[in-house]
Amino acid sequence: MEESGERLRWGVQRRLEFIDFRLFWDGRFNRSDLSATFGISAQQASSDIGQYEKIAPANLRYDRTEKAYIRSGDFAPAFIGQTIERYLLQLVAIENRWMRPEDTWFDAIPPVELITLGRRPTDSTVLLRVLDAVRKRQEIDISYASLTGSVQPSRTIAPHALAHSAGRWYVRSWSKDHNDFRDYNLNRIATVGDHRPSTIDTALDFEWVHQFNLDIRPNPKLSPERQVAVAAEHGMTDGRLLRPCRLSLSFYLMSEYNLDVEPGILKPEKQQIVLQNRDEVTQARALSRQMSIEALARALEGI
Amino acid sequence: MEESGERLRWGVQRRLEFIDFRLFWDGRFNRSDLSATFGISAQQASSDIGQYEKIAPANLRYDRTEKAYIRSGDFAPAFIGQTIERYLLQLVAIENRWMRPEDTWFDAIPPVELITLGRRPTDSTVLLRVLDAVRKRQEIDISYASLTGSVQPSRTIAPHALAHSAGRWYVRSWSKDHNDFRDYNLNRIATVGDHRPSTIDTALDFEWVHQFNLDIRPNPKLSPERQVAVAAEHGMTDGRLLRPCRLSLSFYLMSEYNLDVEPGILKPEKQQIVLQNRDEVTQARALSRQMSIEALARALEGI
DNA sequence: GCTATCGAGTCAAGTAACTTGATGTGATCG
DNA sequence: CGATCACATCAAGTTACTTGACTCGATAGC
Repeated sequence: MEESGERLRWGVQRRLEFIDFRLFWDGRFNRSDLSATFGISAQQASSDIGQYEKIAPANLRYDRTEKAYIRSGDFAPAFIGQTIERYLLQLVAIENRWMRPEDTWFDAIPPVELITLGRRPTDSTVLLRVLDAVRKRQEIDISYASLTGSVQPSRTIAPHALAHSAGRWYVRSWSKDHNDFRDYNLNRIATVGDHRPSTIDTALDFEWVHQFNLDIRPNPKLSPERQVAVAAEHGMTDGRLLRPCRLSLSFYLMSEYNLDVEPGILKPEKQQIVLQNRDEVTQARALSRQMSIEALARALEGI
Repeated sequence: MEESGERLRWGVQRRLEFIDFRLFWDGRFNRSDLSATFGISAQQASSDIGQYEKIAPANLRYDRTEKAYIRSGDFAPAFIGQTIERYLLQLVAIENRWMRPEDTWFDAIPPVELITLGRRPTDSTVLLRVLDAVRKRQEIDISYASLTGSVQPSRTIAPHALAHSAGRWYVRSWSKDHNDFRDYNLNRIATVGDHRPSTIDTALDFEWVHQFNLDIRPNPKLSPERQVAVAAEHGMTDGRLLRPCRLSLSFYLMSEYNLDVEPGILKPEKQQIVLQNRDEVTQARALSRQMSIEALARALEGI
């Protein structure tokens, strides 16, 4: 089945994947679907279908009444992975208008509702310059809208990684003004100015480099049955989940799941999981941060 | 620039998009990049590059020392949209192993960290059958792991839409056992059994059909400057955001942003926005739900 | 019933698109 | 300094794809 896969041309490969995709998710497709989405003639579409049938004869049959190729009972995808997440992701992208439906292989788009507060889209040039700086180890001048609302006209940062949490994007960077490492919200970077080569060793960002195991458990205030269900949902073993996490990012994970709220304040339904070693995590984080700051100060003196 | 766009074949179009993509995001690309990702000969790649140059001559120049085509200063994408979200989405998909890097056009993948508690992947056949039922208006038998942990062996539902919130997927469905409409967590549906045509009118799902404006404002307990910043981040006008939302989904939106917590319990930093008309929303929701249940009961008697 | 239509299959001939093969050029490297 | 590498270009051969013409079976309209 895979032996001839290597020798197919890229375009043909994509079209056979399309057939696979439609059969898998919609259970049917047309010759005209094929010719419309790829802009090929009906004859070529026929020949593609023939080629697919040679590779996976048991996957489909033509229904004259339906005027379509129908997925057979013992269908097994020959080209696409059965990755449900990719399908759902594209659905989200289409709903958000991040992709056009014609960029995907969907036929009819199922009724989907996205529940989130959309944020302003980031300027693509900002991300572009940030990625450039990461790749080429540069420091860049940015204008940043800080949390307190004051728009600092010019700060200098040396970014070295991106992080994504709860729909927000962060840029992990060294800050020239403070001589330490911190997170910048990508949305709050208004503009990117000049760039220069950076001399900062990102290995000194201990808060980023060091991983720590978060000890996550079901909230003991939940009923025993609920606790078992929560444990199963998060794939816990022996009623707990050890999730390695960069120390600097533990804050966001804790924030997303309300792990940073004292137990007992929220209703257990709003705090289904708790962080068993919260104090250790915050201590380790503070320690790493302190060590990082001292190492940076020494490096500065050494120059 | 677009006039000849229609007449290009699908494969060529994709390759020119690839050139555009690499120039935009990486600022450079190789002839060998082109021939490697699409499995074409070097000669063909050269001719494609020539074609791109004919369409957008000002976008690139060849650097003999770098041995690569470099994005020129006044580059303007001619084929791809500048949609930053699609780029970030693919990044997430790759990090999550939902896509393979070779399915995308990334060169080097920038250092990215995802901060979330991954959940078990859903069985693709479950989603498949659910989507089928939505499309064909069927009711299906499912085995569902309820919140209390008890695995109900067989329930019958008639799904009519999907909803996505905070990384979770929900199936909005009529429940035969309760004769009302409710949400089912896609992850908790273990298996899908038989299906039959459904006679339920989904227009009776008032909790879904009815939209309500959520009146969202910055938490007044924040400092005035912070309030302004929060308002700007969420694109508020006059310090408030009216977000239309299906009543049945308001619960998830409130849950995600801690809008369902009494003001004063959480620190303002953990509750940056508040829901001004929380009581109206919950009342409207309860009312819709009641009306829906009564309408369904009448429909049942009418048969 | 009869005919129009629609989507598919096929044969044939022509035209891109893409291939292998050969040759030349400027820049880098040991 | 020749060796190598990435690109350009010319030529000839092979596929992939095209348009054009014809057939077939199921469905819808009169």
